[in-house]
Amino acid sequence: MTSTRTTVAGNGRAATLSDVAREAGVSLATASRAINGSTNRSVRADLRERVLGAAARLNYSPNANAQAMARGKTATLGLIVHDIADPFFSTIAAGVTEAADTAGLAVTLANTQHDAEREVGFIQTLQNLRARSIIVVGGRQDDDEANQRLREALAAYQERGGAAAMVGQPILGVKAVHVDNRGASAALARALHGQGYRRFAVLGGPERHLTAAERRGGFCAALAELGAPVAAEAIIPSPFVRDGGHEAMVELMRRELDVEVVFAVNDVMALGAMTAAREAGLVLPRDMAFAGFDDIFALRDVTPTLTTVRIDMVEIGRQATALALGDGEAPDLVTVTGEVVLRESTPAR
Amino acid sequence: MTSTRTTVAGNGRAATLSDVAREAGVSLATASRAINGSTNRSVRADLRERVLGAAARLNYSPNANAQAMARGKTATLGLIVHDIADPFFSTIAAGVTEAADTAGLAVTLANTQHDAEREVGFIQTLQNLRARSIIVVGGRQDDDEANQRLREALAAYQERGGAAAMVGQPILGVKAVHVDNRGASAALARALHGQGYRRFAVLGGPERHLTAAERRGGFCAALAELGAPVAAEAIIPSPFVRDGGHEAMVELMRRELDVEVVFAVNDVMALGAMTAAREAGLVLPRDMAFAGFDDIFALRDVTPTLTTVRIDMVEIGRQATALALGDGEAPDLVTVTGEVVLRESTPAR
DNA sequence: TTGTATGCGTTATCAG
DNA sequence: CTGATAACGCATACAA
Repeated sequence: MTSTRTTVAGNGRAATLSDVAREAGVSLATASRAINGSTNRSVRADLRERVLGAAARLNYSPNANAQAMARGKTATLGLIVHDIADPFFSTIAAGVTEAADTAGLAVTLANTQHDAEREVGFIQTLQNLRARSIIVVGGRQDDDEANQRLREALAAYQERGGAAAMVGQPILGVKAVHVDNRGASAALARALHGQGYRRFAVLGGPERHLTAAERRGGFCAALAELGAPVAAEAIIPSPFVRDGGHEAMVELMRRELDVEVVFAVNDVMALGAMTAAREAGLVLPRDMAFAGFDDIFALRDVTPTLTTVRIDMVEIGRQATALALGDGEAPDLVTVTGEVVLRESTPAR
Repeated sequence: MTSTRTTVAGNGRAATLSDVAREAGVSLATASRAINGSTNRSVRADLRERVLGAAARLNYSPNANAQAMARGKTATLGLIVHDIADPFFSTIAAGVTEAADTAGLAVTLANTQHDAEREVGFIQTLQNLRARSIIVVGGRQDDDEANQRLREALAAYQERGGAAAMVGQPILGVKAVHVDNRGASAALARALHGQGYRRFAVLGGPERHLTAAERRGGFCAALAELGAPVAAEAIIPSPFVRDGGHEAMVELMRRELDVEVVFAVNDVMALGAMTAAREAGLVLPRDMAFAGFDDIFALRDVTPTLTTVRIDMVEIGRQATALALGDGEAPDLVTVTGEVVLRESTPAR
């Protein structure tokens, strides 16, 4: 009376592999083999058909959790970003999802909202999920304690067989894709100097933000070498986001320094800064030149077009995924070089 | 000889709950209860301490897959978007991750790259993962076959206990958050008409894209009522993305119609169109006015500032999550109204 | 090639 | 309040 219904999936209860096997008149093992003919496809054609047919009829959906248990591994990739709404991160996420997809992995997204503490928490969650690998995206802070906690969390994760990679400074004991921020910023500085600029200001991001520091450092060092050092008071710290750029520009203008060109350590900050300048009545680029870093897609539609350092964020996402999956003998560190792109915002003078 | 090591997690092998129980000198059941004191916290304080201590010592990490098996449900939320690199989707994703996070759910992100076929595939994947709920974000196409396939996939998913919600047209048999595109576009049209505009063009997106159609329809209907109908040749179809807006604007200019203001059915298209206009030598907004839809964050930094219809995408993400989680007696349909925001791109004339 | 029997790590049921 | 023990759904070593 209870086991007569065999062809209907039933209300709520999903068909199991046993159901499929019974429906097909084969054993559980055969059904299992037929459905994912893993390495060795050792099931007779007609049986395979029967099983596949039964599975289709019952609308069978393999339980990934059960498979994870039996196989001892999952097909999940964890992706941790600071802010998925920020174009820098969402573009990298696009690269990661693309690569993960072709590798047959599901991406679990964790958004820390710029809270470093939550990174550790998410690593724990992904550890619980037994994610096959984890990619942590975003510049590190110069905060030994926070970094240490993160390092330990990742170490524990890797010790248990997980593979991790990051986009940012290679200081966490995991493989990393790192942008040559210093070199690219120095190149940008030289290019601007070559355009005739001599009086610079830098919207430098957070004091302890390593990516910001690298960009500031490379930029200022190059200018110092060229004999056009950036005055200390012309380096304005602020958050690494759009509003941070805006704030910093307001502060810079308040200081009434004699500046020709402003370098914001990332594009969204540069855009916020340009808006601040306009709000103050400046005409761009006539009254002030601007340069950013990243070359986010949105730059295609701003005016004047923004000079920046181009990095291929989609590709960075792909590379990070490759590292995290250990494709071949993946190197420990992939260094990405940026390309200086001079545009209307920094006309020759 | 093999079971003497008890205090070390071991190289690779993660500590299991049994390990914790043994280390704490209690039974598996007690350890389980102590560690997640579910509804009824019925374990003696001292035992609980012993267990928690053992867990910490062994660096125990509960296996979410095993829990999923035993509990019969997961803490996973599936999120399907067309393009995570598009600000519209990434902003909604921010809202979803935020809400999911406070609900204690992990978000599995699926990026279809605008391929409708893949939506069905991802639903299958999420079904396999036994995701507790699925949120599908993005306007539907007027394609009965595709919609039908999707509808069936979602129906099957829900029949097995999953909860689904979508952001877009409520045509899939699941709860939905739908923007009142027609109403908002009509309001925008009236506002522009009130500004003195009489000759309109519409960069209308794909012919069969429902969101595009609703925005086109609402806009044109309102203008027709006002006695300023949009000429058929002034409605240019194109993809629903930035480049689509650019292409459509090029085509519009090629037609040399007498147009005062261009309405692009979303902001990224409007931005692409403005760039195309500039490339053709137009000065904005003097030579041509523009309006978009969505009010993406990036608009804060474009010039002239763009008139648009503001919708709170982060909130839409939160709402969709609420629907998907069935918070309280969630309604079947949440209609979001947009707010017309007149900016510099459409000066009075 | 196919079938049987075990184990994966937890939760939950049912006795003590 | 605590402890055995039976599921949960699947993969696989082993036997036939």
